[in-house]
Amino acid sequence: MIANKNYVIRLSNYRNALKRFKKLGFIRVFSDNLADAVGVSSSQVRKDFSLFGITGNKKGGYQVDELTKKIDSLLGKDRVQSVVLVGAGKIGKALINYKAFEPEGIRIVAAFDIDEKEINRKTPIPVLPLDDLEVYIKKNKIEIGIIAVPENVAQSVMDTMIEAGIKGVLNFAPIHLRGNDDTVINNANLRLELENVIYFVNALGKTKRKR
Amino acid sequence: MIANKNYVIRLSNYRNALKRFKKLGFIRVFSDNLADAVGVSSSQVRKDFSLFGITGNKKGGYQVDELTKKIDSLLGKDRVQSVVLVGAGKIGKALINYKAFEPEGIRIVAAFDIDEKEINRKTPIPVLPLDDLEVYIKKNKIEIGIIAVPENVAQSVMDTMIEAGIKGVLNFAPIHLRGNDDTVINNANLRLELENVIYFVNALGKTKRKR
DNA sequence: TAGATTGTTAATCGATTAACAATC
DNA sequence: TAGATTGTTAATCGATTAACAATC
Repeated sequence: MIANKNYVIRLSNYRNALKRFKKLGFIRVFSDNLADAVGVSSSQVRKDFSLFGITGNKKGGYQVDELTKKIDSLLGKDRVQSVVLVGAGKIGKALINYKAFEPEGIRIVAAFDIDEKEINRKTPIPVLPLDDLEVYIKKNKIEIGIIAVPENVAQSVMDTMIEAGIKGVLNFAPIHLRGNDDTVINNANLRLELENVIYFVNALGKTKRKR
Repeated sequence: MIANKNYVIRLSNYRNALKRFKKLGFIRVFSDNLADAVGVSSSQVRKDFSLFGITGNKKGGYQVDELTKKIDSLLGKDRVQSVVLVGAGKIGKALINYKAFEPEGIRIVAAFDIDEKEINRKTPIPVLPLDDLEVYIKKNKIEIGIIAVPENVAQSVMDTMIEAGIKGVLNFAPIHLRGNDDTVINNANLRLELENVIYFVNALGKTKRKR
């Protein structure tokens, strides 16, 4: 399996670039075009494609439509991805209202919260009691979950999800979650992202002053 | 300058581990202890420290307090980091209420929004008109900014920030922002994070079925 | 002193880039 | 055909790991 996160990010970048080429009326693109658009080398583009089993035509490049379709399939864009969200707090609500998901085929089908006041079955994305989570996942065969609950309950939510058959989790809780070997865990630690910015600003500032 | 994001993440992990060792009453730790706690090799720990100019004592390991202090300083934890937030929508509000910032010395000092209805100078973190952004940054010498506005206005906010002297940006808008060479940009693309999970779940699922 | 741990150098591993034969 | 582009192999680059001399 392709193990590196960067491959997937590049794949997604190629996809965005392809959309733009399509809009400009391109029927086919060369590895050079994509490389320029995404900011990588053309070797990288061809290497990536070869890795994912994508082939083009020598001299003819890649058909935009065909290539788009192949990348869509790799990224699971050829079908709607149903996702459950646990935690209807501030981050949970932001995700429920996040507009970049739906047009990309990602659908949060239900949210869950332990707080009775948050429960609401009438909203487009219903907010259900946390106790219903396991049954819901099993019944609807959901594979992807988002954890947006406080640190101290994140692991127990994770355990429930795995028990119910979830295969991949995006975790917003600032804690290292334990899964099993079959579970993909991706941590979105907002504090860490900001700390990264802070570190590099400080480091850059220091080298500058030294010059 | 240390260019790799992973170094900073590991540094932050060492820091968390150190806090736990401290709680357990450790006065000093060995590279082996830290390696176990963080899940890297002890070579890596020592290599990282050597890179950041951190030295220990042969045989004696590292003093927990001293080491913590050094890492704190590298990560800018020895002082409060003031940050401005632009965009008081769903994500913006989630960040305003994000509890993991303040105890780590990250303070959102003001938020800005273009929508009059969102303006509120009385809240602990005031929400001010977008027009005041540039003056505010300059007056308070803010170096770090968070962009949580819609895609179509993100670049113009970025431009204003740079104009005003911002040195680092955490960007939540799903778009590639252009800065200049002195500006650190870190993109927190939530959709991309979720797409990563989806990709690996699909890829893992396929290899499994093949077995 | 004997044993253990650092700090650094060398070896390995993995990812990116360059080069070029195949070929359209 | 001549020229251009792919797909892949080899070379390079960078990051991680192993090994070990220095030394506490």
